[in-house]
Amino acid sequence: NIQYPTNFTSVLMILNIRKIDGGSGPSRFRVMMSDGRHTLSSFMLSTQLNCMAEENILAQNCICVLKRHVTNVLKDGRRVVIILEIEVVKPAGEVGGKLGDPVPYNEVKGFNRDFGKKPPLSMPTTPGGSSKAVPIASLNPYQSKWTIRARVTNKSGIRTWSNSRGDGKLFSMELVDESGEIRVTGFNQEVDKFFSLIEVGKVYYLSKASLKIANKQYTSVKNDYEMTLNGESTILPCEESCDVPIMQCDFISIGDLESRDKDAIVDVIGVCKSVDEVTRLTTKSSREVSKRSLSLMDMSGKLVTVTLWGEEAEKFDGSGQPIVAIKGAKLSDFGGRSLSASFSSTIMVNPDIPEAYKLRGWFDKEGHAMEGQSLTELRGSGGGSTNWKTLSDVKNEQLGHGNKADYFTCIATVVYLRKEYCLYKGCPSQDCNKKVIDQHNGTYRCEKCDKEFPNFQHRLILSANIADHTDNQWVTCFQDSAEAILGQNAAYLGQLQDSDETKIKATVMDLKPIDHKDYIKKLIVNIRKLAV
DNA sequence: CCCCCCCC
Repeated sequence: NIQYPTNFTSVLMILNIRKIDGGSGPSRFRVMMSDGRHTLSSFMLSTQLNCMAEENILAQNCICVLKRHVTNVLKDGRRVVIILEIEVVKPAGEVGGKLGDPVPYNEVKGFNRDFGKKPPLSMPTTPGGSSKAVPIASLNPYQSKWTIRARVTNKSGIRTWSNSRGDGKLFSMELVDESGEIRVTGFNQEVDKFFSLIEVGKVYYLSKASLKIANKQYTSVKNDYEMTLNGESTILPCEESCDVPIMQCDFISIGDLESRDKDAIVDVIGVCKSVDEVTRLTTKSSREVSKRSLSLMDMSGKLVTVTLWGEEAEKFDGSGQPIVAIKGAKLSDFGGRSLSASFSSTIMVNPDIPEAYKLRGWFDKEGHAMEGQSLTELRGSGGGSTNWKTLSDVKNEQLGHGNKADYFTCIATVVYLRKEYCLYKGCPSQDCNKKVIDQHNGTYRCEKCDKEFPNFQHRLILSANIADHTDNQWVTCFQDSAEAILGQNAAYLGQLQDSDETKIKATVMDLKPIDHKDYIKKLIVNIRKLAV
């Protein structure tokens, strides 16, 4: 069961394509191809390309260029060609029918004739020299003796976990070679054995790990399987400089983010049009974290806000409007559409890839003059993907009961404003806003900044009750939204509070049941006056 | 065997 990777391209016609049951795994598509002279029925679509068959892009009679594939040669000489990349050059509808009069290929004879003399393409010899490295795309759970040669594109830190099933530590990394990519996880002993050896960007020989079905929810790594290091596994650095690719990205246009689902993991590349300063903030779980937002634009003329976290936020340098590529960003619906780069993302500034040069050329020539249209509208009412709710929806759907905040938009009327305590003395330092403690000696202490100030700034926290036709809801309005509701700014209101103490008092002198007879008499007098 | 992805 040897695998021969090949890299030539062929123009082929699809004669038949059918779905076969994938058992517990995903469905597979088997394809019969013709080159005009011969037919071969043992092509398989890699599951990453299933959508091309499901959407009928690949269909009977269409003509394709087979761009990347891996050939598995079984012991009896039969071959299975796994299609890794294929492009339709003429759709099925534009082709009248089968071209030529192809006959079935004599596989074993053909194999010997075509491949017997020349060595299969360029996979390197393994460190021991006894065999060839295999492509990542050919790995599967049913073979255990193999070696790959791949570059590390991403490496996590060491993480520990503890749950009902036990506890331990782990790290993960992502590997790429010319055939594809895969995620690798090491637990406990394998952490001790391999973690310090692994450097991002370097190439290694890796042998004998376990393969299992990948959970695609948390990664953009394009592989149906992922790898777990085990006691048999070995990893050796590959010293000679070699042509293993830097990274495999499947960039999608920023404009296309509009049609993608929330939480999708995507690869994007764009010009960093603007970048914010780094800020520190405290999460709901009381962790301190650095955050930085930047705005990326591509040739779709659309912009999207990307948030970087932690060290990535701190070290990011956006000067000179660099090209920024992000592999594995998470799509959020905040402000319409925005992106978040987190633990599984790889951020590359001015990467040495064709897409980056193309974008640079476009931006310097024409893109810089475009204003662009942002998919992330921060003041976001009326945006296409706002989460509209009635107030009863908010309660019925238990929004806000989860670990994370929920965001929604509603139309409601303000029915009550608790104006009495809406002003507070806030910390005067930029972006702090914490309530200060009046020390009653002319200084104000901020516990968050751990500093004393000679001044404070008036800030608003306004409690309001709002209602729609379904329910009502107490809400808190901070500075900007409170100013909008009151139609006054906090500084002016503070000034009024400090200077204008005039208040008209109205006191009830007496309270009695209504004497209707007496009151009606008074009303009749009023009506007579009107009648004159 | 993990799967935390934070803020508005």
